Amino acid sequence: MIVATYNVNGVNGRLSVLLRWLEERRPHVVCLQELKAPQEKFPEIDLAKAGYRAIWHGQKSWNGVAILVRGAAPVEIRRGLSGDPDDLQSRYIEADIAGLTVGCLYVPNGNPAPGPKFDYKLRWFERLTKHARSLVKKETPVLLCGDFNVMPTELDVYKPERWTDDALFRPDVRAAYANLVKQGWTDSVRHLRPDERIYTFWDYFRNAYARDAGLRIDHLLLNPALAPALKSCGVDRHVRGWEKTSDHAPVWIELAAPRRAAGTRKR
DNA sequence: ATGCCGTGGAAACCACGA
Repeated sequence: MIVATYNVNGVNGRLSVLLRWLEERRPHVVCLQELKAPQEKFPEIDLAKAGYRAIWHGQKSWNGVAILVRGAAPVEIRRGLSGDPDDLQSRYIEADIAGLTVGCLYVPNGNPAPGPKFDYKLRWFERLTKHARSLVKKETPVLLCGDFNVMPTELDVYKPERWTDDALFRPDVRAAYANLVKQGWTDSVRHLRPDERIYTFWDYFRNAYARDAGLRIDHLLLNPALAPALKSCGVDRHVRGWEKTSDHAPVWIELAAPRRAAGTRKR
């Protein structure tokens, strides 16, 4: 099955692009970020017509995350991360999809750094890392994916020297990402393509897409129970070239059908 | 080097994104 993550940058403004891509790629599971829509304005009907059922955590104007499943309903496990009752931003939602746990996240941007926004990013990352610790050790498959707003290494930036002081690439934020991954997660795309320059985001201006001045900031992490199922991956970068498109491209992985121990039954 | 583009919401500009 195909599982994808896609920062849509406005789920209503990009609806035609999203529907076109869903029809083309036909992913089974899709994690969306930056809905930029309040809870009641999520395009539930249009997505249902396209064959997808969804859970989502909306927010007026900004943020917002959703999980779509083709032909089945995701079962919500949680929304939001514990550790800060004052945090009202919609950046995390988690679902059970027939035994697969999927966490969909949108890490704060953090710029300008240093500053309160960067502090919020690092604190949010700490809360994510704490929650991820309980997910990674599950004996059932877990996928943690979304817009991490971190380029993990120099291979993930078109011009690393330009980004050293940026909230997406500072040493402390890269360390936060590395610290999360070393819990035992597999960075799917980097695992399959260890030496390749791969980007998932290109700025709208400075002709960034045409120049291939991109960043790899959208990641799909697998826990040890799921990692052996990883078969292939890709970035649908052509979608970034469509009219009225997001500044991110969809990223997907192909997973082998879940294996079940003899004698066990689904549900 | 830089929000130069783009979105949503409110207000006829602003906050925000990476």
